[in-house]
Amino acid sequence: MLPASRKELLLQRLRQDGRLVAKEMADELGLSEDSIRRDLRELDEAGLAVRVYGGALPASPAVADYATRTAVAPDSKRRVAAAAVALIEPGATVILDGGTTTLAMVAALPRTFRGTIITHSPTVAAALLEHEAEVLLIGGQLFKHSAVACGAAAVEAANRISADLFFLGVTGVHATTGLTTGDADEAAMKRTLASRAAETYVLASEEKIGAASRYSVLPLDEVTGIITDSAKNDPTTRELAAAGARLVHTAQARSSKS
Amino acid sequence: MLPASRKELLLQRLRQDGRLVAKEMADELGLSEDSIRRDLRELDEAGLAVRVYGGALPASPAVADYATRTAVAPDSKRRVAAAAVALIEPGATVILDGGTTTLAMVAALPRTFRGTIITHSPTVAAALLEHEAEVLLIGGQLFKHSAVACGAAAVEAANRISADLFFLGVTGVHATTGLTTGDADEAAMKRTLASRAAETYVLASEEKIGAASRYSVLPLDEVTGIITDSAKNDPTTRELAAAGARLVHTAQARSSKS
DNA sequence: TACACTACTGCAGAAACGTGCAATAACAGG
DNA sequence: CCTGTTATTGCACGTTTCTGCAGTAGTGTA
Repeated sequence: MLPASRKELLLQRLRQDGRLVAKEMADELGLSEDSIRRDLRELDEAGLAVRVYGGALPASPAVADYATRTAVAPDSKRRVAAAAVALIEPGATVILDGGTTTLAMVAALPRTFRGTIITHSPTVAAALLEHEAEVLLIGGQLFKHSAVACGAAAVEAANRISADLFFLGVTGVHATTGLTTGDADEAAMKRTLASRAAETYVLASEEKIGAASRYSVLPLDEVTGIITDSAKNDPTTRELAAAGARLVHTAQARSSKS
Repeated sequence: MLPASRKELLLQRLRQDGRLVAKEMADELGLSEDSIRRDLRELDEAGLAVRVYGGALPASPAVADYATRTAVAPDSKRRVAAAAVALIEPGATVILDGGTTTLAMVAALPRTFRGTIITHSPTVAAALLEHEAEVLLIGGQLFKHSAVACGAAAVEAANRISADLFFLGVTGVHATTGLTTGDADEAAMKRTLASRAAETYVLASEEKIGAASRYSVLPLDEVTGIITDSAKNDPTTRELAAAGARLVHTAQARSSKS
């Protein structure tokens, strides 16, 4: 019995019976309870099951959404999100910008992450309800176009917090115009958030590389790194590097996690 | 029987029978009353049941997992939501509490409503993205169970705004205990919001009438009205009216009901 | 008040858990 | 073919959790 297919069997048994006793499974499969427990631990960390004393129970129905959500995001966004999540230390305080890539980050973030997430996006906050992490919501005028709180009140609220990391979403990453977005107020908000974190990483899925929008957020060299999916020897990528951007490349051929 | 699923069974039995006797459950499950009592104690602490001498009673039905609550939008909630929306004047500034009934209000609100909606619930804010109304988000520590921002920062932010109307969600509306909810911080937040609006209406779908939770929000007579679905000649309803509650009945509330 | 019943506390045994370690097997590279 | 590395597994140890019991305190009723 391969370890991978054994986990599959455990999940199937969970769906079938609605519960799973570690000792029973150990007897049935002819291996020690330790191995079963290790599997259950990983399934729990992956959010696919809930471990309880004596065995495990199926994860909440919400997990189904979780699976679909992760599947929906384009590969590029998923890879960028995964690379970004990998930068988060346990217990860290992290600011998440709004946008689809940050939503993909929430999907990629382990449910058991015990840290603080600060966000001005109600969508991101709502997605984090299923996680254990502490969530701090920054209020303010809601900008419908990008679904984030902006404006003076939001900037003021943001100025009271500080964090280890900020994951910045932009609409354009360009060698000459730098990091840009489509709204002036939003750009100001992003700058404020960047100033509140020790390190700022840009989430730059492929469609953003080489693009530019109307309002400048920051120069390329004022962020800690730009997480991108693009090839290292791509001309545009090299232009960015030459312009002072510190690029963080995703592991495109990364094997599946569990 | 896993200890974790045993608690689930107890909750199910509570929902089914409306009561639970420790001794009976001990006999039925073949374990000591001590274990049952220990479970009930934890369920009580978690706010999922109310312990009484000899066993336990269900907590206010409104107290359940947020996920399960969102799944069902019973007719009662829809009627209450529709009645609430009818109270909103064009161009008004409205504070919306968190919860499923306020979400139903968003669904019932015309997309073309041109006013301002203030909320401390990221879920409500996200639902309003498709509307034309201006949205002001109140930030703060996110309280996972009911998906709203609470705490000192949220109260402070709330104190800077003022509105025409506040639609208050509670988990219990009871003649003697008044308006109650399951968390102390949340109760404080609700009081603050109520103080910022000229008029406060309570959204009381049927399962909340006659129920009580641990923390008091406001007395019955300190709100402008309680929007309810229950029958006018229902004994519980009359008790509420006698206790000073100004009841606003929905269109579908009939005089004879179970 | 007296009585029966229920609840809480502390305790001890049993079962389950987590961690570190060692043995084994599969695999890559020289 | 040999060697170093990695993944997997079982075992031993100490720790935590669950459970029932005994004793004591509290509650409801007559």
